[in-house]
Amino acid sequence: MIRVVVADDHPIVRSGIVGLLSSADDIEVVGEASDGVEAVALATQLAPDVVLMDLRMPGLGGAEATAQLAAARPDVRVLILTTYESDENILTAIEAGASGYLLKAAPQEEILAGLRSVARGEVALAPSIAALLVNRMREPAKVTLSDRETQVLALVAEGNSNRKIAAALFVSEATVKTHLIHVFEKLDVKDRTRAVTKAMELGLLPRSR
Amino acid sequence: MIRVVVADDHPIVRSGIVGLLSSADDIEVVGEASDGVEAVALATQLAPDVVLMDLRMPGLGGAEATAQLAAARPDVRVLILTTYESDENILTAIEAGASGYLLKAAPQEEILAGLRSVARGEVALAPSIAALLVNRMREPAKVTLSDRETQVLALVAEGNSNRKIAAALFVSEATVKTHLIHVFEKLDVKDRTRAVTKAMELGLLPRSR
DNA sequence: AGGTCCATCAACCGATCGGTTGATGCGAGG
DNA sequence: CCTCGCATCAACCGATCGGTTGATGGACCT
Repeated sequence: MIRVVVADDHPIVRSGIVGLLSSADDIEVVGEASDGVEAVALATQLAPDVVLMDLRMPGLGGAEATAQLAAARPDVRVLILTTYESDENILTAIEAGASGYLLKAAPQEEILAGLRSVARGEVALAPSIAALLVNRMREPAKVTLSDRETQVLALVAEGNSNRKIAAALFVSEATVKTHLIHVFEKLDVKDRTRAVTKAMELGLLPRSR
Repeated sequence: MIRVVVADDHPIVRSGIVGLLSSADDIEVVGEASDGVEAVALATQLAPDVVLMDLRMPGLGGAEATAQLAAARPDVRVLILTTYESDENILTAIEAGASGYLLKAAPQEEILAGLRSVARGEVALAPSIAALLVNRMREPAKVTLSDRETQVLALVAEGNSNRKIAAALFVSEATVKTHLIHVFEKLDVKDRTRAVTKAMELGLLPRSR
């Protein structure tokens, strides 16, 4: 019998999950949580075989909750179940200790199969997530900008000229230009506009709003 | 007895919804659809009182399906049920004829109450959605860019110079500059970079990825 | 010690941008 | 018919950008 805690902030979704698991002879739902904090507390107390965890929850999200569980209860496995393939969060969740990552869009049999794999100590990845992981492994080293470079670029994104940026940061225009040249090199771009859009794509600049 | 068709592309979510509705004495689920096309076909055939419609579905989305249903079956009411408050789609869905818009995060009693309101011919809006609508009514007229302006700006966002854009679009550089001047006026910005970021914020340019 | 990264700065110059002023023509709607 | 929005184009000019070449100094690591 696989003992499971279900964590999802949407009551209607949680009831769908619980309904599915309860219909399986070898699975018992021993607890339900509506956020990360509750999930960690419940799983620590009840020591289920698997926590079925939504990735996006208010307050403590699924990835952070997974990390906390890994520390408090390394014997409890976590299967992430989420709506979208958001590749920004996949590595985070897996690095945090999750044993699997499935999509809510998956057929119900596939979710049950994934859960059973994870309970057996295996890894369960939706095929599309596995493909994203493989692609990620092939990517070049992650680009980083210095704090000052990021600061200058953010002001560029707001439409400021080099002269205005220099005044705002109490440096010379030459300094601003030098930072920008460095940014262009790191991002492999040729102009400020593309530098801004690429930095946003890479998550190096916030996409305001 | 309120007869309902449920349309959601996630099997696990759909079973949660169906489970909730089936537990109510006055509600009968007469059909389930996993996309917009299926929802329209089922509702046209079965003529339920209400279609409970997910907003984001592959192929024909909830808003388009609602519009088609309004044309084919004006007697059938639509209650949109979705994950996020995405204000880009609210007006679209309501303009298309939806009688309500609720969040999946809502307590189950609230979803049932909303469904009953809609079945009675009333409007059911989650409080947060009502607030968004009120704010929307207060906003200044929406900025729009012509197709050509949008095209030029998208190429700017990719780091192309005016000269390159002119070559790509088979026009002169003067034409490109004129389009950009117009874009700057409409968006009330002073340079191309800010034009790009502001257009993205306003949803006039896609935020690639 | 040396090397790397980061922050700062200068001068010069060609390329590009943005503004200005003017123009034409087309299509849609009243 | 007129008006409006859109697309197209030119020339000129000042402002700004981006590249180049060089430099200093500090912090951190080996």
